[in-house]
Formats: sequence, C-alpha cells, structure tokens
Amino acid sequence: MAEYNFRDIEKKWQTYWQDNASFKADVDKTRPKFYALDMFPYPSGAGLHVGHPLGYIASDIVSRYKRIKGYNVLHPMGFDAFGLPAEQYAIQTGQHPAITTAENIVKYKEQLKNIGFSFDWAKEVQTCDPSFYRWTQWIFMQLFDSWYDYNTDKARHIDELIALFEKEGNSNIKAECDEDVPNFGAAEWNAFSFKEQQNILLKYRITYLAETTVNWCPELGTVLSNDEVKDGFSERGGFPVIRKNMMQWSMRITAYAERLLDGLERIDWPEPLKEMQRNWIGRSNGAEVDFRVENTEIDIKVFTTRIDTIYGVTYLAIAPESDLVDIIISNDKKQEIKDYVEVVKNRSERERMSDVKHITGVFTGAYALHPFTNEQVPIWVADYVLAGYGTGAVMAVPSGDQRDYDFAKHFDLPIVPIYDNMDISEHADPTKEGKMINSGILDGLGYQQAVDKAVAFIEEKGIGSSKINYRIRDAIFARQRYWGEPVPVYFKDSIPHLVDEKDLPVILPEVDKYLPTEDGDPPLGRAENFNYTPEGSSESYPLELSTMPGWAGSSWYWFRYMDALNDKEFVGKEAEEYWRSVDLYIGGSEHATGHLLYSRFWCKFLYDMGFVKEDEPFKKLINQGMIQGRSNFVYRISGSNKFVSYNLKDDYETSALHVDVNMVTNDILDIEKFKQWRPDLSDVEFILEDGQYICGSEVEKMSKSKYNVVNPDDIIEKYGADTLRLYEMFLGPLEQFKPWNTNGIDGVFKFLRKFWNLFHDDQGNFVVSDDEPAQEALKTMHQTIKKVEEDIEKFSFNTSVSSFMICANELARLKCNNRAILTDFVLILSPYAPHVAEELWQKLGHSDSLLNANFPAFNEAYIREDSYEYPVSVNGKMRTKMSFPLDMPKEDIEREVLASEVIIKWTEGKQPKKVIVVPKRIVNVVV
RNA sequence: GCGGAUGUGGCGAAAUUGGUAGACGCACUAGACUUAGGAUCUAGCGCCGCGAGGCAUGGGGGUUCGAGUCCCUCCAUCCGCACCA
Repeated sequence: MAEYNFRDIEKKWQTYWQDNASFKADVDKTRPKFYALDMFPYPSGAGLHVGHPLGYIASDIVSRYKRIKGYNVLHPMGFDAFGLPAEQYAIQTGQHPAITTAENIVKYKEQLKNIGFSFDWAKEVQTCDPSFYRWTQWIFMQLFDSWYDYNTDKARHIDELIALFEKEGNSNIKAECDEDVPNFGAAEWNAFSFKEQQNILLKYRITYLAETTVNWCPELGTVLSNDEVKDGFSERGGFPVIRKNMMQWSMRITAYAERLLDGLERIDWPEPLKEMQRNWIGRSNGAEVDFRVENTEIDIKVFTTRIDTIYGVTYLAIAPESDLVDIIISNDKKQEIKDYVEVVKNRSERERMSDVKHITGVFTGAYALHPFTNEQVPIWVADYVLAGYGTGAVMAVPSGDQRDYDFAKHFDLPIVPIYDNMDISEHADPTKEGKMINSGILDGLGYQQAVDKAVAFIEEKGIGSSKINYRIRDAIFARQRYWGEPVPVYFKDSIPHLVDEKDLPVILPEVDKYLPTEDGDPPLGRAENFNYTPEGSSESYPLELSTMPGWAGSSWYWFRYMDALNDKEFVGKEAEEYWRSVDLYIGGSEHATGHLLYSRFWCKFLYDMGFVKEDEPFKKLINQGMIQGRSNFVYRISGSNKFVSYNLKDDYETSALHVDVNMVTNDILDIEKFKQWRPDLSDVEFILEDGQYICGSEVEKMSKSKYNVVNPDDIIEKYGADTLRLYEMFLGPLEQFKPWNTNGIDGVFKFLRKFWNLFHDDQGNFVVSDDEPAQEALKTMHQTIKKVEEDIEKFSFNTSVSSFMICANELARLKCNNRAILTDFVLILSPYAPHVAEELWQKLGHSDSLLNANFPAFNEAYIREDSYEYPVSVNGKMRTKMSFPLDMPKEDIEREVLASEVIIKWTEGKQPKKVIVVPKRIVNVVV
C-alpha cells in the first residue's frame, strides 16, 4: 500500500511557502489586521527542545486560521540575542559572542523552519544587530530627554521642563524626580552654571544617573535588576548577590506605577499574571506622619497604612541603613549602635531573609514626641525595618502588628490595645472591627471614622497627609558586561551627554578579553578609542562603559516587526497606525515582572511622546505552560554491574541512574542501545521481568544533564511536522504544565495516515467521489467545522484534535471519500497540519495554495436534529431520554411524558404528578 | 504568613456551562488476518458484584427534581511574593 509520505510532502510545501513568500505581511488597508506574536527566544547553544515550539504552534494555528478567515496576519519571529550565556562562553573560550550567537541562530532557524511555521522571515529581528540596536539606543535617548509630569500625568520633553524652570523655577512642578532636588526660582535657575543645571536636570530625566543601592553579583561582575534576583541569588547562574551603593543608570518606571496598574483593567491577560504585576507594583494606601525628635528640629517621617492605630504607638523603629541613625543617636550610645549597624550591614541579603524569626534591635537613647499626645516615644534601630520601603522608619503599634508585637515582647516595651474587642494576650490583633479605646480624640470611633479624623488632624497641623506608597523601585538600566547594547552617552566635564542622533548606532567595540579591566572598569574599558567626538569639537570624550540590560531590546521589539527594514524610524507611521498593537501574545509567565512590565512601561512612554498610537502593547496574552521532561531511570544493584527492572528493585539495594529517554519506549529499555551507550556498560547484566527491562520515571525540567531532552527534529524525522504539531496540541490545555511523553504520538500519527488512506487506493492513487455526500457525513462534517472554529476562538486546541479524529473515524466508517467533504476537512485541518492539508488541496485540483481559500462555514441545517432528546428525571434520578419534534408545544410534551409507560414502569406504578419543562428543553418529572 | 491556581480511570484528558460522567488518545485484555509483527482490523476496558444491582469526579456538609459544574468547610499539590509597616 502506498504510504502517507510526510517527508516529501513537508519538504515540498515548506519550499513552496518560502519561494512564494506566502507569509509576507504588508500594510493592506482593505483587510482587517491580526498581529500574532510569540515571545522571541534566546538562541542558546543547546538548540530547541520539544517544549519550545508549543506556544509557537498555538500562535501559528491562530495565525493560519485568521488568515483563511480573511485577516491580514502579521506573524513574525526573531531572536533576543544579547545575553549572558554567550558572554560566559566567550570568557571561557575567547570566541566572540557574536559568532556563537550567529551560529545558534542558524540552528534555531533551521529547526523552526522544519516545523512549518507561517513566519514572515523577511521581518526577522535580532536584538544584537546594529540596525536593530541603533533604535534601542534611540529610545534610550528619548527617555533621557524626557521627564514625567504629574500635573498632566505623562512624560514630556526635557526642553519643556527647562522652559518652565526659566520662567518660574521648580516650585509648581510636580514631577517624578530624585528626593534631594533643591527648591529654586527662575532667577536662581538662570544664574546656575551649565553644570549645575545639568546636574539638576539629571534628577528629573526618566533615564538618569544616580547613586543607588544595587544588587551586585561579584561572580558575574555586574549589577542585576530586582527581577533578575531570586532569593538572594542571580537568576542566571545562581550566584550570590549583595547590596552595594553605586553610580548607576536607572529608569523612572516608578512614575508609571499608577498607570501600569490602571492599564491592567483594560487588557485581556490571565488573572494570575495581572495579580503578579499588581503585587510587584505593590500599591498601598496610607498616610505619612512626622514624629519630632525631642529637643531637636529633626522630624522622623513614617509611612503607615493604619493611621487609625496611632495611639497604639509605643516606639519608633528605623532601619539600620537609614541616614537618621547617625543624626539622632545620643553620645553615650554611639558605639553600641555603630557596632549593631555594622553587624547588620555585613549580613548578606540571603542571611537576613532566612533569619526572619531572630529579633534584633537597639535603643538609640533618643525619644520622639507623639504628634497627637506629645508623650515620649523611644526610638529604636531595628533590622526588621527596610531602608528601601516607605520612609525607612515605622511607627510601631505592637497591639496591631505582629512584627511590632514580637519586638515589643522581646524588648519588654508596652503594648496598648486600641480597639475594644482586641485580643492581644497571645499575639497582635490586626482587627478593624470594634470601637477605638485609649485613643484620645479618636475614642469611640469605628475604623473608617478614625482614619478620616486622624488624617484631618495631621493635615491641619501640617505634620503629614494621606499618601499612596508603591513597592516598585526604579529599574537599574546598566550592566557591567560586554555583550549588550552600548549606551549612547559620552562624558564631558563629568556630565553625561547624548551622542548626536545622526551618529547612531554606537557600535559595540572589539575587546581583547571579555573581562573587567584591571581598574575594575567594565569590559568596554578594554576597547581602544572608545570615544566620541561631537560635531564641531576638536576633542573627543569617553563613552559610557556599561551596556544595557537584557530587557532593553525586548521592551520594544514588537514595534520593529511592523516595519523591520525601516532605516529612518524605529517604526514607520503608516505601519504603526495599521498594526498598532499585538492582538495575541503567547509566552511563559516567568516574564511577568520583567519583560512584560518593562514593555508596558516603554510602550506608555512612547505613547506619551506621540511616537505610537496605543499605550498597551499586548491586548490579549496567553501563558503557555512549560513542557517538562520525563526522565527515565535504571537501577544498578549497589557494588555490581547488574541492573534490576523497576518492579523488582525493592528486593535489592540499588542506586538510580538517569538513562537517555531516547533509548526507552513506553518505559521499556532498549537493552542493545543501552549497552552501546557508554563503554563501561557493554558487559552489564540485567534482571528482567517478563523478559523486559522496565525503567522508572520522574517528571523533571527538561535538561541535557538529565538525559530527558526530546529534540523536535527526531520526532519530525519519525512522524513528520504535522504529527508533531497535532500531538503537541493534543497533549492537553495550552496553559497547563505537562510532562512530555512521546507514548501517545502513535494515535495522532495513525489519524493522519488513516485520513490519507481514506482518499487513496492501494496503489496510492488519489480517489474522490463526486456523488452527493450522505446526510450523516454532512452532519458530522458540519459539527466538526463548528467545533473547531469555537475551539480556536477560545484557544482550546486539544479538543480540536480530538474532533478531527472523531470526524475521520466517522468518515472512515461511512466509507465517505466525497470531494465536498474532503474540501471542508482539509480547510479546517490546515491550521493544525498545514503540509498535508496543502497536499490534499492540490490533489483536489486547486492550483493555488489553500492559504488563499476561505475557512468553511458550517451549515446549521445539517447539524440540527428534527427532534430533541429530552432527559427525563424522576425523583432526581435520570431515567431516560425521550425524543420529541423540535416544534412540539411544551404542554404536549408534558402530556406525553406523563403518559409514558417508561416513566410509569420506573416509578413502580406511581403516576407522575407533575412535569416541568424548564429552559434548555429539559423535562423534569416529580412524582 | 499573604496572594493565586489546580484536584475526574492505570496515564494524557473530555463533559454542549446544572441534565445518562469518563468523549478522543495512550496503555492493557481477547479475537481475526498473518511466515512474522512494535503492522492492520474487530470487540472489551472506572470500581465492587456470577447477577439483578450498587458505588464513583480530593474529604465532609448544603442548595436543587437533578451537582464534576453553584455555595460553605476541611485536606492535598503546584506557582508567585515574602519582615512592604
């Protein structure tokens, strides 16, 4: 019998699509657009495994579906090509990261092309390509030349700020800026030197240079952003991270905190992901209050979300790192506190986090005055107070907050209840119920009244106000590494200046080694003549030596795809106004607080500045679940070269060894392959069960070291790309995490082969019938069309694959090889299994690709039944279904049900008394 | 500790959104055709029971004629944040 020859078919159509540029997506205002985007991969040396294409297959199905639905579809692919692994490899081998990266990209592209994606490769982007990163640098420059105005709630050009300073100074300006900005009037501003003015502007720029506490990773020799640090270790490499003060480039993402929260309401993203972003931004409503330090002019500002509990304050606590510590400590305590602060500071982040239970602190000897009662409140230094959140100082209310309670117990400080129903015998009670007690002017009030009154009081006295606090910090925007975008900034008179726009891109220079210099400068410090000569200047100046972080290029790349070859703008007006934003974005949830947040930030900025028309980049987002590896194990009997089969291993003392999953089928080990795997295994012996060696298994992350990596190329070689695509979808819901298991793939392959054979005779000739299709076949076909359409619209791809199989089985049973039926089937199958669909389409006599055809409409006439089966329940038990014509009146149905012998029999002679026909055409019978 | 999600056969999973739970596939069992089969076809396949029948969607309770689906409660697993005042 002539076989379904997927190898030839797939090669043929992949070539056809490429030669005909079938997926070219250009602006076409006569058609609606659809922009389907995948999170572009980092091209690692290991190549793709079967987990990578999962999301790409899903977006490809949607893309192909939308295309035959009449949409103009943009479905691009590219590479996030700057990154640490290539650089680490360069440090070890001396190989230029550009070479490694280019090689990996070639490999990735080949693997991707084998799967038959409908990518428009003409729009490919690579973030490490100067024609791409010149625009990353350009956007950096726009951010540098902007400030965030809270009065208009948007970013504005820095020239407008300068104009305001010249006219009226900064007293009326509400902007996101550094905390140490002095107040000045217009005259003062105009009298400042250029350098003084620039230093002030730097405190307003959205990209700015400032002394900040950073996450420093000594091992990697670079700073990391908060989202790149997990539990005190670097995300890449797992090296320890410490806190350090450094001059750093940062971005004022904090300015956008509120808008980043608001925007979440308008986009269709998974709720857990939105929640993660909300937590990361960490908005909390509260108030700031000043506590005057006794006998001084110093105020300690605290932030609290529970201003109602202010009468419960029995001490103040300040962070060890706080500047206040030096100012307020009394002389006789100085040494004790210095020692304490020293100890705390030297503990790493990691130690401090893992040691939450341990309570430490020291009394400063100073007192503050309670703003409501004027009573003395002792001031403590405590390491449970974080310098970086709020004001770095807290008002402690031991009765209402567990940490304050523990601290007060430990140091024997008073605990004052402030609600009448509080129970503070064992622990703090954060209740908001009840009436206030021990609370002076707040006595007798409920929670909300107390808050309102307390805020009114502090505002009237001018010692505080209500305040919204955010957890999110400004993003550090520099890495002391080689393989990243150079920052388009040079230093003149130690003031940062932007490179002239016409001189972009600032090309990443060659260096002899990819390591820091002897002076501790970043690797770019090794480059010769890494200087910049401004136009008209005879002198040249040193360029910035840091490079941009990994997320720079990915924070705007979706715009570049729209107009990838434009060398005048980052995206042309026409393309941007047509494609606007991404309609469907598929990728992993691990980017929740990194890429996905930064992208929204940059998009909003570009929107503010009028460069783009949409302020949210990704309208709909789906998180595809990770495909995990399924490792197999063999069990070596300790101290021997015997291996015992899984179910017999408990009789021996064994150690488990990972075995390459490619030598295992349905958990049965291929013993010959195993023996040839490694020289030391050639003469091992086996204890078998039923003549077979059964392996154990476990679900783990897919990785080389666990020998559980399944390469899509191998699957394609054996079953073809169409089967791979169908099977990856068939595995389960897209969003779910699931282990890869090749076991079930035969079923999907058999479906394609069976379907193929239905339209081919034993000699392999294509045979279709032109007879009228049977009603039954039409019914099945149209049900399937409807189902598949609904499934794709709701991204439920696994159930579609089942529907294909059911339909094919049914057609095979009916021996239906009808032309009209095949035509419909091919079209609905085409998003999933495009190669075989194209082949059959051609055999049906079409000269054109089916990409230009239309998705078939289902015809309800074939689906509708002429009668409906009514489930009939008696006393709560489903007894039968009874069929009645669709147009039969309700009353007649009730009468017939009542008269039904079936019912009477099952109710043991009792006559049903009541029949209720409820909506959804369901009959209820109550006896 | 806080927040979020998920729990259905031996396994991956369906269930028209409140209406005969387990579609479809894998694995398994039996049979057919075969020199052979890791091919193909047919049938079976939640659990208990010879059977009639009974019990089953993590456990317990509730609403309903009827609950995998809605409500309460407990348990388990996974993910995120974690001294955030």
